[in-house]
Amino acid sequence: MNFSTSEENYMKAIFHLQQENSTVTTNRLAALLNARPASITDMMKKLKTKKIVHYRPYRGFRLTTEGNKIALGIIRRHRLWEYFLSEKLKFTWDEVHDIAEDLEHVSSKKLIDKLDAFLGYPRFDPHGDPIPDHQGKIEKNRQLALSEVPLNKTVIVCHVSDQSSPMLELMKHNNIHMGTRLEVKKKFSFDQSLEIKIRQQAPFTVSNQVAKKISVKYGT
Amino acid sequence: MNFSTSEENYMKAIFHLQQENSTVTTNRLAALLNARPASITDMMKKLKTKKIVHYRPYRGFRLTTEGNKIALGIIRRHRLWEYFLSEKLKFTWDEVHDIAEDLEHVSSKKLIDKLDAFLGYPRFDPHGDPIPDHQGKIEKNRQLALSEVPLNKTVIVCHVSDQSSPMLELMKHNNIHMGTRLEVKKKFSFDQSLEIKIRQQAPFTVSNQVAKKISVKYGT
DNA sequence: AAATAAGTTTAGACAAACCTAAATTAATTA
DNA sequence: TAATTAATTTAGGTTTGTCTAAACTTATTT
Repeated sequence: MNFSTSEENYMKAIFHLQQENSTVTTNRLAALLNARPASITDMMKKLKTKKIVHYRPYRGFRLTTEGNKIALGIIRRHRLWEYFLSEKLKFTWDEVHDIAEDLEHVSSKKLIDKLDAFLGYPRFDPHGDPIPDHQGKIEKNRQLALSEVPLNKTVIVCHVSDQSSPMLELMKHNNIHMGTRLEVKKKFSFDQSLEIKIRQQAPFTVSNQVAKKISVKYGT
Repeated sequence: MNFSTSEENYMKAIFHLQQENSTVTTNRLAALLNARPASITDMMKKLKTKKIVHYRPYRGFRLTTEGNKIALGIIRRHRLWEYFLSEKLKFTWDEVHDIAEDLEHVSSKKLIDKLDAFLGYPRFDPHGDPIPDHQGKIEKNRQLALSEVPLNKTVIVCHVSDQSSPMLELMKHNNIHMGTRLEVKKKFSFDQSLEIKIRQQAPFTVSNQVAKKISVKYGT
């Protein structure tokens, strides 16, 4: 079956909300999609008849097995394009999301598989999110928050949950981006701040609050 | 201003029809776009208020200067994506059109300019059609029909006007594609057929009819 | 267990982009 | 030039995806 851009955006949004909670509500989806609750209800009825979501009025909804598969396909497209934009076209990692948002709806399977091959089958996008393979399989990236990292272990920045400007500012200022390798040198117990060291740079400190928003994985 | 996918398709179609004739009619556009004449009229009214076309009922229409500029931008996107698909993703040149048809509507200027740079500022797409530059300027490709080529001059295949299956068949069979370098060795006056030689291949003949449909340009 | 608040759905409208069928205009021919 | 034909436009309808405002459920308080 073939889906409209709008339907695809709904599926993707439900998928993301489901990561946290198993059942998704009208209002939460409306907030995420910048739409009115009434519009959500309309679309849920439609997606229900298409067997994409389980839905009973007033009881929230979740993707069916089929819906999940389709959502993973959309996310695959999104993340491969993000990787392309960042790696090949040299966009900065904060610019890629919006453009990928459009490109992801071009739905030729062959295009995406060839793009995947051209990019060398990357497993993570520039934000550190895993890219589903052509069967929709996702590699779990054992991530942990920077705030949880043991001292003197080299870790790689692979996700930032807060994309607000102050956060981006702070990252840029300290030269942190996707793929940055760093170590936690000290943990100050009085205010829980961390001293961070990036190779060949002066150390600096970040608050625990900020460190919670930066995910890393082990690596050299 | 921002345009819908549909508006963009209309502009592009008018642009193409204008290449032959200066003024375009409802029926011709309807045929090209696979739409009903009534739909064309609706859209022309809309594009007129947006100052994209000159239009007086029953008198046909043509793009305004502004409309022309926009159309060139769309064609630029289309042809850059075609080039990308063929050159980087290794699609065959007959597969690229339909996919580019979708990609062309992703309208970030920055995306297209970066893509252009990534591709090395190509000047012709895989069908041999010129790619407008970032200002909309088109390089005129001094093309001529294969049937007009002087003997023993190396030329490069850069356009095929007939995309029917028999033609594609014939091209494939003789190993002719975009960019193929060849020479005309003999012209048989009794039936006007041509003997063609591609480097490191046995010579073969093609009829004058076929040779008229293959455009080439000079080059080594 | 009512009453209230919060969340959700229904009813009805609207714009975009199509369509069909009927009416109109322009072009052609007798 | 009047009649016929071909092309175009108008009128009105459909689908998709959105919206607002009102009605209805469910959850939470008192």
